[in-house]
Amino acid sequence: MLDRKLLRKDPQKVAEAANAKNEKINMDTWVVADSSRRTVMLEIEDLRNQRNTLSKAVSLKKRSGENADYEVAKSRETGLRLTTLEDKVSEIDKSLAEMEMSFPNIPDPDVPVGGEENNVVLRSWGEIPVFNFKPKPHWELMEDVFQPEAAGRIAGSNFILFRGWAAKLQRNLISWMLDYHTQSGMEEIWAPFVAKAESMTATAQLPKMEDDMYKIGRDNLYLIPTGEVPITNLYRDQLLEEADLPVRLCGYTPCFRREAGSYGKDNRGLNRVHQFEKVEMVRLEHPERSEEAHQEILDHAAGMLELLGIPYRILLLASGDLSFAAAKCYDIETWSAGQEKWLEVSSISNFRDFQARRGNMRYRPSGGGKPKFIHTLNGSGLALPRLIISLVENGQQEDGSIKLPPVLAERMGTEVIR
RNA sequence: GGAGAGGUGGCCGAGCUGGUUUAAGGCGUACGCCUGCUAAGCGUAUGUAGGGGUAACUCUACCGAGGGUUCGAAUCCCUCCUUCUCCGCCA
Repeated sequence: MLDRKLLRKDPQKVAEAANAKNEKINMDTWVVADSSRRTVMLEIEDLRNQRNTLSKAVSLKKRSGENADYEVAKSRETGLRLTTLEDKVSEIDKSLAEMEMSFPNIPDPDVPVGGEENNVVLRSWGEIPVFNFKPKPHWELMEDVFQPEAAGRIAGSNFILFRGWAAKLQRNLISWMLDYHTQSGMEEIWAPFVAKAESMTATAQLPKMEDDMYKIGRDNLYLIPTGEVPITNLYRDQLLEEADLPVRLCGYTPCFRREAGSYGKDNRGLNRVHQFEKVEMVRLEHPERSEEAHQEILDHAAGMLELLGIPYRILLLASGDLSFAAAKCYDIETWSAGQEKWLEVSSISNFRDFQARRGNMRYRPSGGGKPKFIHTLNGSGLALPRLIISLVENGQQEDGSIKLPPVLAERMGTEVIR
């Protein structure tokens, strides 16, 4: 949600920002509705004042046994007029709120304008592996342990099932990543894997992503599409002290995505599935420090890939590729040797105060004074299926065996998977 | 799933036989006083949002959410959400 003051002061800026994100919004309608709301509110407040005064008079007169019929009649009259105006305002409020919930966050000034093609590669790390044989895609390397047909029988197409070493590898990766985060001072969270509409609205999956989420209609719950939802909502409607900031959290969750309309596009194997596992990092930060924090989270996430020895590159997303709620976002992509392409394994975003406004997440300044909105950030650290793709495809050897990086060899009890 | 009890300002907590409560009191916090130092004590201030005024100040709304009754609702009624206790069911 954007600051109403900003909407009034610079509607043009909001409209341009939405345009840069390819979101269609009707700013003019908002401006008209907002101004008529204020006109009506003026009258309402005046009438309420009159009614309060009359009520007080009724109270005093009755107390002293006087007749208050005149005041009661007058007050009733005022009340009738009020009802009409209040109905009008609540109607306007409803449409204002609806519009405001659909206004996307404004990209930071340093975000390139344009679509995907304007994403900027900021830096890369590691050497793209060269093989003296033709490297295989992961679905061939993992034939015995990755069984989409089985998952399809159980849950439907585009769900995945791991068995044997793949299942163990995923479990160990999750565990290793969480240890990596907690060693740097993050608190580990185990949160619900479902969330209600208010939570989804606070982090801004709703209203826009409604069709991309699984919904349990009977209980009015959604399966979470990312750990960002429950972990950020841990602090919804909370007031923190300035000294509590930053709050640094991490946690494992599955992520459920309907991926409506994305069939047939890069969805072979583990590339794009309905349920995947992810370790998420969430940070609540002081507004003045969120830019710095964004870099820290990015470097921290990239550090994992260096320990795993996986080549990666970092993109600064252009406005058209930014999510609805983000002001700025870095993607980390790892190399997939078998498919010869880059895969997004992490998306690290700064939402500034956008989610905090929607979820009413504030802190009280240490010198006293009015509560202010915090800034929220999050980043994958990391998404499992694509990480496994890169590990397996990049580590493959001519005989089909897979060489593991030392940090995993230790946990898996072997240096090579055969 | 059944029965019962709650949800009040940063926190605790009174009010809940409708009208001097536009929410008492306490804690916490800030400033000041006092005090060899510290602690204690004393005084003052201190919810959020929106509107008006150069300013002192003032108006309006908010007591889980939404509806209703009433001249007037934290207070009465209805629906929903949520917490706790007991019972049932169950990993």
